[in-house]
This record gives sequence, C-alpha cells and structure tokens, in this order.
Amino acid sequence: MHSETIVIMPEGPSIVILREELSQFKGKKVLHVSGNAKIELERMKGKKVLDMRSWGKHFLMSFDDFFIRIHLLMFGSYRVNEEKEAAPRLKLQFKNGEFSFYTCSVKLIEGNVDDVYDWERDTMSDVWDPEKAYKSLVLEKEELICDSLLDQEIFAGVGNIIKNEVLFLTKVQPASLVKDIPMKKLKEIVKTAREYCFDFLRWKRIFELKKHYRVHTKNVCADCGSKIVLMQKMGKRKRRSFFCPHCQVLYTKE
DNA sequence: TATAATGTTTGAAC
DNA sequence: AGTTCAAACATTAT
Repeated sequence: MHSETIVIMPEGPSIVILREELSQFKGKKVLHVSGNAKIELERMKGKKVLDMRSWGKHFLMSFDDFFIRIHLLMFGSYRVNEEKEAAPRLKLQFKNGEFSFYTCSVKLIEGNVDDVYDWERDTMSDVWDPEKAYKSLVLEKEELICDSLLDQEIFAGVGNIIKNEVLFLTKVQPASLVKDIPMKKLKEIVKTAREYCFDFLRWKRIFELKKHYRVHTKNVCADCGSKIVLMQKMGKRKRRSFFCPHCQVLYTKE
C-alpha cells in the first residue's frame, strides 16, 4: 500500500489521472464513510462502487441507484492512503485502502450517470464528437472565443490553461468573436482543443506540464519574442487571457 | 503578508 | 419572469 497525492490544475486531463489512481477501488465494497459533505453519506456504506468515470472536470462514482459527483472547483485536492491536516469532505475506506477528498463540491445524484451525461461532449472521452462541438460552437456567434472554449456544454474538461494554449497554437486572439472566425479556423480550434488535452495529460503524468506552456503565464512569445499580453478578466467569464498580439490574429468584422 | 489562481453555483439586482 | 452579474466558497504558492 503506497500513498499518492495531489490534484492541482483540475482541468479535464487531471481528472482522468484522478480516476485512474482511484480505479483500484472500483468494484470494492465501502466499509466506512466519513466527511463533512452535506449529503447522505450512509447511502454508500456497505455498497460496492460499481463504476468510476469522469466527464470533463467531474469525477463520478456509481452505486446501485445513485452516483456521487465530485468537482474539485479551484482548490480541491485528494489523497490516497494518507490524510492531510484538513478535515476531509469525503473519505471512503475499503479493505484494500482508502481515499479522501478536500475542499470540493460533492453531490449525490439519483439515477444513472448515462441519463445525465452526454459522453460525446467530454474532450477526454473515447467517444468525443468534434462535429457536435463544432455545430454548437458556430451557434455562439456573439460570444468571444475565449468564453466559448470554457463552455463546459461544448468543451467539457477545457479549463483556462488549455484555453490559452489552444488559442496560441491556432493563432487566434482570445477576444475574437466566434462569428468573425472562419469556419476552417473554428474546426481547427475544435481539433486542437482535443489534441492539446491529451498533450496536457501526457505532460501532467510526467510532471512536465508547466515546462510546455507556450503562452500561459509567459512574458515573452517563444515564437517571435514579442511581449505577451495579459488581460486579467476577459469576457463574460472574467478569466485571464494570455496572448501574443503578433502571432495571434484578432478576427474582426472588418 | 497580501494577492491571485487551474472553477462553479447561488442569489441579488435589474 | 428571464437575464446578468457579483459574491461566495476556500487553499496554497509567490
């Protein structure tokens, strides 16, 4: 029994890693439940975790007639076979070990995950559907592309780092309106979002993610040397956007 | 030490 | 009544 830790940067790929680390408890019976989550904890006691899945930034544990949805939000974390100082929000103990979640959102939802989630919307899923994402994206005419990329209904799992990196890779400025971006470029954004999610996953696994940032938190463009622009609260989501004003195109109505 | 960050939900205000 | 927006939540590194 060894201990594992850490989720920071809880975007979709990090939740895939979380799910993999906890999969050792899939099919196992819950012996003890504790934590300060405001749900009926007892519902899990003595029951088997039938499945563990993820959808975007959601981690899902299925039981007989309900499932638990965990969202790490901004500051959530978890530990396997060890504890932090802080009180766990949810702790599950099994014969073969235990895990705890901290400062996260925990919900108990009646029914089956398949009734709630469209797996084709999850950028990390085997059945992710780029066509579907594209069709939803083009409808968001009046949105800024930086807002649409963070829309979990379209790109479940994409977070702010992925947003900034994808826009850099596709050479689009975050303040471009969706309706002003050519169809071909929108398709490239969809494709690149998916690909970058898997690059993020690969680098995250080997603790090399930050090393590969091209624009996020950077001061100087790696490609042209221009100063990277940081806008603190861009768009309706008010998130940080980093971009190179030289390499990235601002699409406008003209 | 004050600040800010990878995110979402809630409820007030219009 | 529907939309929008700010506040709330809460941890950790810099």
